[in-house]
Amino acid sequence: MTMFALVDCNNFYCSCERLFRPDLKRVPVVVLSNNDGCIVARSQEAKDLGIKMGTPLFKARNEIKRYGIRVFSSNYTLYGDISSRVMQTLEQFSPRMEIYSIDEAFLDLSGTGSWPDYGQQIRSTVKRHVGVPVSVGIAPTKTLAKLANYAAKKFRATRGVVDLSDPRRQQRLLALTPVSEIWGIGRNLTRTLERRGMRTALDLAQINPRQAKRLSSVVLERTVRELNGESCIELDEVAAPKQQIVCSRSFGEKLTDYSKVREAICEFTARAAEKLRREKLAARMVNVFIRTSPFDNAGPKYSNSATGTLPQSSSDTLEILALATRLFDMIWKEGCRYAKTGIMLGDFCSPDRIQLDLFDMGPGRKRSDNLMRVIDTINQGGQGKVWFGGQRPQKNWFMRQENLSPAYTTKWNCIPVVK
DNA sequence: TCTGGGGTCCTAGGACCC
DNA sequence: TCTGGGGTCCTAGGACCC
Repeated sequence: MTMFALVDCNNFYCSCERLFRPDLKRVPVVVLSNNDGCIVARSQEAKDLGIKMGTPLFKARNEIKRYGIRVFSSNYTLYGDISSRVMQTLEQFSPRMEIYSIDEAFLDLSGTGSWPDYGQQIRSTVKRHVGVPVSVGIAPTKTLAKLANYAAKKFRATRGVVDLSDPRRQQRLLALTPVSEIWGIGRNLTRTLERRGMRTALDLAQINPRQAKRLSSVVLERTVRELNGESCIELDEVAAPKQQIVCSRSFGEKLTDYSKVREAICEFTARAAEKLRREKLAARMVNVFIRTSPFDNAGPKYSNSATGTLPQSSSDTLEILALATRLFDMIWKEGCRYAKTGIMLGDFCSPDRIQLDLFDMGPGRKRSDNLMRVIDTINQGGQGKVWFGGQRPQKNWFMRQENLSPAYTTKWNCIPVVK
């Protein structure tokens, strides 16, 4: 019998921040999005205080002060490293595993017995080896495993593990769960379904799959089938090759200056090209966008983007930069207070299959590859020592990160010392 | 004053082909 | 004069996820 487990770290970013700060145990903690904009992770204590996911920091200032909530800027270097440790630990529990996001993974538990015990074993092992708490949901479809995990987190009596292999238990939980909590049902679908009188997951599970398709799309049809125990979404063991790479960011302050916004675009282009080379890909499509903030009433609203095609697929920062800056000039408008800019790369192929330009048969290409390799090696040292014309080394306006924790596990000088 | 970033998938509609 | 049907590819936009 096919059985999936969804293992999901509890309040992952907060748990990471606490790993090296035992003094923060039982203290409410929140972690902010890039640029210290919104609250994107909350410890249980912070949730209990009514802090909502996605709240802009400035709207929670009062509560933070009143309850002494500890605030952290996001530290993706730390979270990424802890994540890979969790995943390594999970690998030993199943021959087939899909890393679904930074803090969760599906395991194939078919053929294993006594699922609740096995779930508890997973929990205690991750806690012992890495130190972060996880919850485990077990069920015959991925959608039900997600639901089981939701219950494992929500109901304390489950001790962090819910086994939904029994259809009667599935029904009971479905009846208790609001339709909005189902994997794949977002804000819009919730509205559509509620308008038709479906409020619980059970209400949705009971409609005809074909009707679900008519109501929305095959995605909803699959969800209905999965809720009824029919597995439609397979385990993806190998990550699909990327189809696009995006680098974008809001600024720490509004920018009106052409040269500063252009610097930002150059910076993002260099980063995106690095990612591209790390994935061993080459891109042909480049898209650049700029926009003002929808919340900013102090100036005109403006949002625009431009797309261009490279003469041939490339992962060379200089070639991409040349196109990106040209696209940027096409959409630049004077007199706006810009809040955000970014670049998208797409239309990928692997570099060994690049269609060569008639006039670029080899040596030039090779030189560019070598140059990029050298630059990547130098920059991986950590501080970004080589940059291109247009990028700028010190950018104090760039991103707000006022409460950043140390890179405890990835930088020698940040490793905690036991006295 | 202060509102994230990086992705995927699906559908509809237009252009084009035979 | 009569003016089909099926297929592919591309793009934009919407919805969702973490």
